[in-house]
Amino acid sequence: MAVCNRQTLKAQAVARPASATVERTARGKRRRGPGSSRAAAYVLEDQVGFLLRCAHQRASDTFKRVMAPFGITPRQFAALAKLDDLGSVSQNQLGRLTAMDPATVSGVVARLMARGYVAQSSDPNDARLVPLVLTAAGAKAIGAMKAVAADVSAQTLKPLSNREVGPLLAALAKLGAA
Amino acid sequence: MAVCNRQTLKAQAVARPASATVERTARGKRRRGPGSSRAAAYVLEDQVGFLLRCAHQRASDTFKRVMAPFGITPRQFAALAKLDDLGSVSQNQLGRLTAMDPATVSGVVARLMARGYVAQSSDPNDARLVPLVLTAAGAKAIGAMKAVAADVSAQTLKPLSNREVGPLLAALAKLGAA
DNA sequence: GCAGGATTGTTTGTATACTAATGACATCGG
DNA sequence: CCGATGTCATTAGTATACAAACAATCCTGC
Repeated sequence: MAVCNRQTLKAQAVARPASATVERTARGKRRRGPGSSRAAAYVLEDQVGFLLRCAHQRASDTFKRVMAPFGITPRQFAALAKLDDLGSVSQNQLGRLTAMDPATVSGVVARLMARGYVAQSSDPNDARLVPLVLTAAGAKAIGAMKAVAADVSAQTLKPLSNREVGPLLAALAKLGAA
Repeated sequence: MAVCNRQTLKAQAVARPASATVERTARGKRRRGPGSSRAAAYVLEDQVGFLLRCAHQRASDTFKRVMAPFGITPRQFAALAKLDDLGSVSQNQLGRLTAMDPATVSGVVARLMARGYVAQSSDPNDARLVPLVLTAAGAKAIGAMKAVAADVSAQTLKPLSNREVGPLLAALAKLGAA
């Protein structure tokens, strides 16, 4: 289940005090290695991008764990949730709504169709569009999933205090909407 | 580049007022569609996981744009940066340091070797290990990259006020280290 | 109306991620 | 010294992501 934790690394490092080249990586006060004699040392684990990647990987992991009984992925879930909310949207639009590339949506939708959760129809006014709709099975499934989905967020935010959550979500929204 | 912005969606929705099935998705006050008559509506774009994914996608995008002259990816950069800091580490360890799965590191390292930035050696004390080191070209490259890397973070954090940055990074660190 | 431009969806190619299964090697307890 | 256990690295399979290139369609301006 995911990798992203420097805790593991730390334990590892301590467990191998013999490895000459291994140096600590506790965030903040860190020792200088072979090539880091430059000014204002660049510390990888203090960069937004790196932290975002780690946090995202953990969140995905939590999602997978909590939603295990449904065997669904975060994107597949997002697609189903949107279709449930809006009733019927084109593939392209679904992509914009769920922050997925057209090429990516293509694959996600294909897998959802293979599972019988989604079906395609057609738009009489625009032959390019391929409107998507939930099947009965899909509607039933997303209903059950939404009931548990809140737990995913709760679990993910577990390590934070209540007063940290609001600002975090607000900041993330700004970064993501840029 | 990248998709993740509901701004685009919004513009789209407004541009197609004729599409009967399209409903607004402005965050917060949103209308109820076909299947959302449940209590405490589940709003996809308010979930941490979704926001993290969007923010991460944007950050990756920014990285790619700013580091374009180097043609490097975030993970490849992380690997090089760590090797530059520590001198020599095994593949597995590099993975823990950069939050990557062993299988993933394998591919990343393979690509870095193909580019001549990294070379493998061997550990006389443990035949399982495959110590990695930067080549002269790799050392030179990562040096140049680190000089620009700070810009990536700056650009990524652009949409936030200074007082928002600290708390955000702290919160992300907690989520990622869980 | 028709050419030019924009949009939709697909496909291909590259780079992540993670699970699971494997093989080689280490280490430890006895 | 030997087997149980654990670690390192690779490989195969699945699911994202995104760029780029396309075919089929729409829509607009002239």
